[in-house]
Amino acid sequence: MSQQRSPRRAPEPDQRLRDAERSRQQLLAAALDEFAAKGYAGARVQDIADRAGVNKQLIPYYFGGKEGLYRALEQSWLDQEAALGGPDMPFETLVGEYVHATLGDPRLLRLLIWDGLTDRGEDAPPASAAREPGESGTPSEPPDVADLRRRQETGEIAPDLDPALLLLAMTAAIAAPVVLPQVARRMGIDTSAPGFEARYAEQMRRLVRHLAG
Amino acid sequence: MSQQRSPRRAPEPDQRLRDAERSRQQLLAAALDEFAAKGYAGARVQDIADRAGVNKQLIPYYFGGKEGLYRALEQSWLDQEAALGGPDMPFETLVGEYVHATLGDPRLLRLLIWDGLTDRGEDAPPASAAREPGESGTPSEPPDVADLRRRQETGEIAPDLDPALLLLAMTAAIAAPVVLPQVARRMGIDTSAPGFEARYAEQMRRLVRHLAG
DNA sequence: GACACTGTCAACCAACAGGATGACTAAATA
DNA sequence: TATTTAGTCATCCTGTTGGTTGACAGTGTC
Repeated sequence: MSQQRSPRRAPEPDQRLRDAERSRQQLLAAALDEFAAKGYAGARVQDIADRAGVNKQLIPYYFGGKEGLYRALEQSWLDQEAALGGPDMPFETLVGEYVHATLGDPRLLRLLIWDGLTDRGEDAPPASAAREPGESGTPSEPPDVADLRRRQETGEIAPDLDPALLLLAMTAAIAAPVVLPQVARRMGIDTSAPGFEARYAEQMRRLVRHLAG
Repeated sequence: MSQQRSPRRAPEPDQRLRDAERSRQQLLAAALDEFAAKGYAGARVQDIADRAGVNKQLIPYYFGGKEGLYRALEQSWLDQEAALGGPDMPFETLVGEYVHATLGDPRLLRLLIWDGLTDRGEDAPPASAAREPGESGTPSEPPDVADLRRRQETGEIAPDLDPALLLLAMTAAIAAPVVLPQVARRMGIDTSAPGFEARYAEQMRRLVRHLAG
């Protein structure tokens, strides 16, 4: 957690009264909490600043406003993503890992979902990137889909399933307890119970097991 | 589209300049659009009124304000739910139906998701309903879970899967293209393509087929 | 046709949001 | 230490939000 300190000078950053980087990080952390909890429209810069323990003016100062803060948050997240995902571990294990990562700290997932809900078709790839009629299909398939396709050839996944669609479905399935807590509750599931995370992970592993060739 | 009209009296409701019920319905319809599109916090009463073609004041007038409108919407939705779901059709077909219903008109689903995201643990069942230590488990299992459990006994679903958890996961999986359009896009999936709905339905059917005993 | 009632609306209002401004001061530098 | 720079904040400003008010007009009744 704490950064290496040169033995001579360099006062402990966490003790300084003023520290731009620290303030920035605190704002980012608070923003993650707030945006994940209430979404962009629902979040209040005042609340974010309060949570971070700084003046709300620092948000425009450092990030150029609420939206800038949100973008910075997305960025800092993209930077550190892709931490998970071993190509050599069995798919079943991988899925279990994702369940734990997701349910352990749902904030990033919630951010993702909110992003999905407010998604406006987004910018279509620039006209220059338009594909010619000849070259059909996948434009530089993302690594995770490719990995899944590989597993399919290995026989780890049934051949009648589309890797991309499966990945999409599995992602949502893993996210289910976070996205639909009220539905879960209606089904008599207590997503906040102590053992739930492990139980759901096990369930997902079993489900994946059924998808083998 | 147009409603049957009794030949004698009963002035065509759609022609009257003033019609409380019509205004109410138009507001509900517009509210469904707006809330589904932007969520509660993001929706604007002005936009809802504009879309409904009435003055925004009618929202407080008829529904007691923005929140009242939202609750009324939830209510009118609960009233007409449970339309789908034949206990006799194969699970696989049922899932396909849900995909079509969901992707055909994603508004209700989006409402549900937004509800899930803004869900605050909600009111725990009143203390009087607390279960004694003796009677463990499912408090009056909801019909859909029970149905799934029945299918499991029939051998339609593998016995190692928990019906409730499976239902939760499947619900989310079906919803995936609506909830995570940006993720789909990143995977090279075009959820707005003409054939997509059928393609995804087929995929979900195949997936379910793998879950049979 | 007169009248009361209900549906509708334009205009106004208070609360609150996010952002801008300028003062103050700790930290860095000479 | 003197001076500059950068970090922080209290205060104000403007736009927007949901809601209220009161006038007015369509509708049904006698």
